[in-house]
Amino acid sequence: MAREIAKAYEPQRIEPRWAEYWVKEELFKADPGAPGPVFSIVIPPPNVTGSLHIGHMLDHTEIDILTRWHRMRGYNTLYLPGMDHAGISTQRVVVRKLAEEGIDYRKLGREEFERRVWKWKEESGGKITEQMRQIGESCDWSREKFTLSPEMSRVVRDVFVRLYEEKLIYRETRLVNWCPVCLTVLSDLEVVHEERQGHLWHIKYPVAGTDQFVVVATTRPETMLGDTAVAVHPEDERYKALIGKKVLLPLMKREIPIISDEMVDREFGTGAVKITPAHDPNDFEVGRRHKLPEIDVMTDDGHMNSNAGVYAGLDRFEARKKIVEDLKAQGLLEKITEHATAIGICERSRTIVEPRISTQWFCKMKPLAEPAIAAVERGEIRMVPENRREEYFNWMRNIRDWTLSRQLWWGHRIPAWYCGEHQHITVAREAPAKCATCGSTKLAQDPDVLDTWFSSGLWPFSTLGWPEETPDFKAYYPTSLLITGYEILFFWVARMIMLGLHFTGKVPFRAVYLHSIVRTPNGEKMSKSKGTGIDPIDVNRRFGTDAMRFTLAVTASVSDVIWTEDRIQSSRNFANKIWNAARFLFVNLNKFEEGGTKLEELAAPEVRAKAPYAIGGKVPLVDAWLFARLAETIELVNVALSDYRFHEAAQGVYQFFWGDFCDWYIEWVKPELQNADRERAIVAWKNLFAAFDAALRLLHPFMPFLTEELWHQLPQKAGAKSIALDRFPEARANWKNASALSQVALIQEVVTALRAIRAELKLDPKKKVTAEFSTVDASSRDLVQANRTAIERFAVLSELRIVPREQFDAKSGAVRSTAAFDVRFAYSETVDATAEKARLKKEIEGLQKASTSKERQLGDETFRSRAPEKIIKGLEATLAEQRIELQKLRERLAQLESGA
RNA sequence: AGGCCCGUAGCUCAGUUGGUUAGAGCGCUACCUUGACACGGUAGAGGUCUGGGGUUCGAGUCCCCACGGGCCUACCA
Repeated sequence: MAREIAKAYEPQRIEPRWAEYWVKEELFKADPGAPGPVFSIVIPPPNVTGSLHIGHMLDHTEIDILTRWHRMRGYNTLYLPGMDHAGISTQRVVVRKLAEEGIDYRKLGREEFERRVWKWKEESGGKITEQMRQIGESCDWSREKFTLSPEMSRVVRDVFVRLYEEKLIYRETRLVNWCPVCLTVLSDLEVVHEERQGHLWHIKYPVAGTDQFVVVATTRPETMLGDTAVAVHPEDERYKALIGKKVLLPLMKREIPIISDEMVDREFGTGAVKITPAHDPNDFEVGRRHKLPEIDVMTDDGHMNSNAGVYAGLDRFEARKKIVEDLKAQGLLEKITEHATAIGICERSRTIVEPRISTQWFCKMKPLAEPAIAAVERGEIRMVPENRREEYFNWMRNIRDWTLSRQLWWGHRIPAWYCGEHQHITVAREAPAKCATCGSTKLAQDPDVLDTWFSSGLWPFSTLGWPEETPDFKAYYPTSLLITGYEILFFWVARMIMLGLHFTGKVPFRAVYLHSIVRTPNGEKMSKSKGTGIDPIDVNRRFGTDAMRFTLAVTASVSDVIWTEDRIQSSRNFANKIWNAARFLFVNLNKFEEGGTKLEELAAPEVRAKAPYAIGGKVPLVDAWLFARLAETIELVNVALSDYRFHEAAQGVYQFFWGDFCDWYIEWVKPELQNADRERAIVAWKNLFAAFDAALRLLHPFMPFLTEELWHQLPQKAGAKSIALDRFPEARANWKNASALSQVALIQEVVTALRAIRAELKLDPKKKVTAEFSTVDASSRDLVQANRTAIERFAVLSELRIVPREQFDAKSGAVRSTAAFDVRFAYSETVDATAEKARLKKEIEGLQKASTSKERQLGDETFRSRAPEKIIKGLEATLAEQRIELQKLRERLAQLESGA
């Protein structure tokens, strides 16, 4: 069979085929009854409105690497995909879309609107899951979930009712964060604080019945229309006499009291503060303490309302301007100062959040937080990187109640009904027929929906069938791991821990790996609106999904990642390198097969399983070495991945495949593959294929497409469907071989030394010359002797003469020395003496410095008495080597300087 | 205001309990279109680890201070 392999790696030609195959064959369908240890992971559900961005790509790459790695190591593996209904975003998207069609969603009515959103969801939602299939994530698509599906909704209602019955959910009127654009209340987390340069307006409030003023300072003059008091500190001598008197609220001509409250900071501003209970959290508290009226002066969309007198109808910022002008005109504006303040912004609409009095549903968090803190403290959940624990603890210990309700139509409707007679509240899993308190049948359901994060908070168990003890729940809960970005530690991770512990009594996952953010080359956050984001699908198309995955793996780290295209080029090059290594194997195999050998004979699974093969009872050195390196790399990858050090694992595979397998191994065995002695050639082929196959499996979690494609070119067991279901290579005991490692290292040093001389001599790369090798170590000599032909080929020599030390002429020609050996080219044209002298001097200087510091250390009695034996021995050995090398280099330099 | 992180080669980053001349990728220099691969090969140049102080036989690694950059939490009008 002649195999056709394209000259260059073309991901576009192989990826779609396998992506489709993996989904169609349902290769990654989990079986809760399957044997083996369990590895389960649920996806951080992406927004149904979204499309895949680089953050998902990183997240999903890490998840998929670990999933594939576990699966290949025989774990009963589940990677559960799904989507989030994303209340605010989705509603915004559909509202905008309707507006474009000239439809006001409010006129449609709730039911029709919801119908439209579902329709939109079916048609255009879930682009991400399509993209996930495209990039070959090894999910179990049969278990895909959606946070707003009927089955998820049932769990949400159940949980809500339980928490209500436990008095952990309650309804209350208080000051909340209101977004005048989204027209809904927001939780504290949805308000982002941004430092902005603003002003402090100093306003004079006339004291009633006098010609005095009290000056108050405010950052938001428009709220003064709702002032119901002025507060001063009770101990403040400046204002003591005024306490209990009244001021005339400018512009409103309303008398309000001067009160005293400990909360006033005498140092700030003027020491007198206007109190607007309906528009400021602090003032709200003061207002409640002093039973002050709460006057709301704004509408829900950020305009001034009828309580705002002549300003009614103005937008809040226009009102501010107008008010300042009017105050100035009346001579009541004392001064304006610059003032930096952290302002609350709605993270969705980017508008300034308005504190507003409102009746909402809340969840009491303290009782939920305590066990969640303890679980992390006790290490029941491992948090990586560990320093995020502090952030978690800090937030959890100061946690505040969670505003659950949202004034939206898209989401889980709050399962609470109010009776028309007395406004009694009935909270139930299903719509009740009558009021639970008075039996009235005039019931109306709460129009609001729940915060999207409330349903996401149940995700690890709701998706597995809880509250039923389903086989999935029993097998896969607690999940093994959660991988997500640190930016949703509070939004999501903390809440899952709290709700998971509360409802299942178990942690929702045993570990959390919080990855970094991918930033632009300038170090900024990528932003769709600024156009600084990159589209991973587009990059995948250009470089290959495998290259993208590899790049993300190799750059993944605790700190944020800067995206540059250099990296992905290098990953693409790596893929191409592997592709071409495969090409070498198969193209050459075609020639070999002409002699009658079948691929089956060289590379059948059972043949590969027994590698490395020996010749005359001995495994050839280079094969022993390669398998030893393979074993080392496998161990490195296993250790690194179990600690989420993706970059280390990826780098290890890269180094092995490119540096060891391609650069040395393939080059070394090339002649053997063509060896006239067919038995020898067959052994070489068998070892080569076995190593290649193992290396493919090692690489598979990182580059699934490329490895799947090439794996299928090798003979596989009957019925074998995918490399993804094959075994991850194991570092077998008989592969480990320390002496092969050190022997090949020595040969590599010899070759490198010879090549370096060639380069200095600027020899024609094809010109074969004679070289000499000398050593005082008998085993090194034998080793070089035994591998002479390989060295000759690597260094393009006509002959490598092995000469006894005493016959080695270091006085002429070009010489390179290490402590262990010397090599020399008996070449008439000498090296550029000036350059060589400079090189020697530099080398001597470095060695000199290193050896002197060792001598000093070793001469120090304190060091000798305190340092571990191992360190001392190591230092002594290195020093001895350095002294020999130093001596050789000095001799050489002396010759050059004295000589010609 | 409190807390956290970072500052290592021209660029982007590794560097696991402190221990032997500090690593990678990209870029750079020289040579090479050699039958797997120019998305390549070979050989090289290039950091003393932001600065200062301390602990230690020994510090890129631990502690303190300063400078520079980033992030999170927080109701200072």
